[in-house]
Amino acid sequence: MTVRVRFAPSPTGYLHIGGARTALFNWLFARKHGGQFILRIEDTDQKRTVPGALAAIMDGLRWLGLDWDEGPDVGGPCAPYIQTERAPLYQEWAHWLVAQRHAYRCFCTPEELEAMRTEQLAQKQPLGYNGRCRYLTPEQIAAREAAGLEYVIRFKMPREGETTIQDVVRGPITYQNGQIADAVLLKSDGLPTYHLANVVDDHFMGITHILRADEWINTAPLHINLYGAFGWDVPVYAHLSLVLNPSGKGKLSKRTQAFDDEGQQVLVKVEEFQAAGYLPQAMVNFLANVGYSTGDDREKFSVQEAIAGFKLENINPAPSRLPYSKLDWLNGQYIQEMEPLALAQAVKPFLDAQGLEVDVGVLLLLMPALSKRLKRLTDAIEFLRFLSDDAPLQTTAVDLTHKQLPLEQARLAFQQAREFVASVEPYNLETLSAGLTAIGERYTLNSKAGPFLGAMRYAVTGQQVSPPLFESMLALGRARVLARLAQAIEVIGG
RNA sequence: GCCCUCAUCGUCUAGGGGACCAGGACGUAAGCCUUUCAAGCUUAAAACCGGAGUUCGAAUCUCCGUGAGGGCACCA
Repeated sequence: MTVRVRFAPSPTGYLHIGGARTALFNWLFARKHGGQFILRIEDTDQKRTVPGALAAIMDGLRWLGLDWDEGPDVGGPCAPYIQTERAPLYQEWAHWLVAQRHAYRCFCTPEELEAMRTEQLAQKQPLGYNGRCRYLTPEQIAAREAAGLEYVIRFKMPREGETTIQDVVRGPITYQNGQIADAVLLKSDGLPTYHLANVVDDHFMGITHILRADEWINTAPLHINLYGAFGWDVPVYAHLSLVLNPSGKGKLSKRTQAFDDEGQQVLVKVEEFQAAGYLPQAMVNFLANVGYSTGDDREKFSVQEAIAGFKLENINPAPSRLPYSKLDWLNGQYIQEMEPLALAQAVKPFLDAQGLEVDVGVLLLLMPALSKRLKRLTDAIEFLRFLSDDAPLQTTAVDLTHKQLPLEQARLAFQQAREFVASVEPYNLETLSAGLTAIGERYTLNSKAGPFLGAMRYAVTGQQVSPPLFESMLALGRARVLARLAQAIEVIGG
């Protein structure tokens, strides 16, 4: 039997990191077993559907490299993959259930349901539909229909017995049937609820395994009874533990913002991670380490390795928080591995967005030195500000001197450095390094180049922290370095 | 209120009766290296939620607590 799994988001917004993780696990499982990964859109709540959300979700999945074999854009043998386009199918099966007496029409109004709920709350009774319309006589039903009353179709949940779900992650879980209310299957607008649409689609789309978030686990017994009423096979369930807020309080939700211990707002949308300069391969690696373990000590692994070793049994049932600092580390590791050209190209859009336009050729000179300094691509912005001539350098005499390089010595050193830079041939890493180190050693009191090179850094970049000095000088070019040295000499009155 | 689930260093995790004075990783701290910042290397501190039980032996199995999370819509 071919493995068929699906990711079935509702298009209510961007792709959430928790959703991305669910999609990833499904995708890994499909790829591991040579099966199909299907993208299905559950848009049966038209009030909540957000225009553009579908595109945003697909963009997020594509960015992460999670390609789908069937879906709204690519089609497939079970098309359409958007639930509102499948409405007649659900209606047909809802009415079939009514005819089979596994479901019934419910004429209760929203006001009546609200009153019932308030009553249950007040009486501290279990919440849920009380089954008032379940035992309506045919005459009563006919009368209500004749009166033109709106109705929904509810499932006639067995009142006796129990239902056990076999969850791959958690083992068997048993529910008392009497505890499960009669759920709405078909809404009065003719569209199905999640329960009906999900079961019908999973059946007709041949879904073999349902990997979804733990928040759905309590709907499983209802769904199992639905499969039973239809006479269909039940897929294998695997409920993934939830991703919690960094505080550990509550699940990471797309409706509320999350904050870490320092009160910093934390990233939750996939597009935010992208904008913050994270690499998709780092994201995938990171997500595959949350609530999941390879079983050995590997922390960093490729997508191919993740697929090869993927096992449902390795899913951890306990909920977890996202270890954001580990993501930073992982991302830094992946950045270090990038080829200079690829890194330069990856960094450039972030620089451009800041109005810091630098040729890829120039960036290329800096990348080998920069790659091990970046946790996120956006970190390059601060490092490379010095490449802009827009703002004048704010260097002071204090910056350009040192206790080992007092003002007099600094003047001499900078004068000589300027002459050296003006005339050195060729102008490259080796010559700059040799020449300036020698100058530093000559003029500092302790005969070490360090203090002078630190002052040079200030003079040339105007930054206390920058990429290595000689690389920075190379990227800047001889003419601009000379201009900045002249400025520095002016500051110290040389 | 009712139902369901979960519980190992600060965090992500390994472990599934003896190989555990509990291993790895991130983070933290210290040292080395060093032109800044990093990276790298070395070292350190840091955990089995509590209580009973089963057993020769429990982080591991059972029960009871406690704590945390999820669900209980004509939302998904």
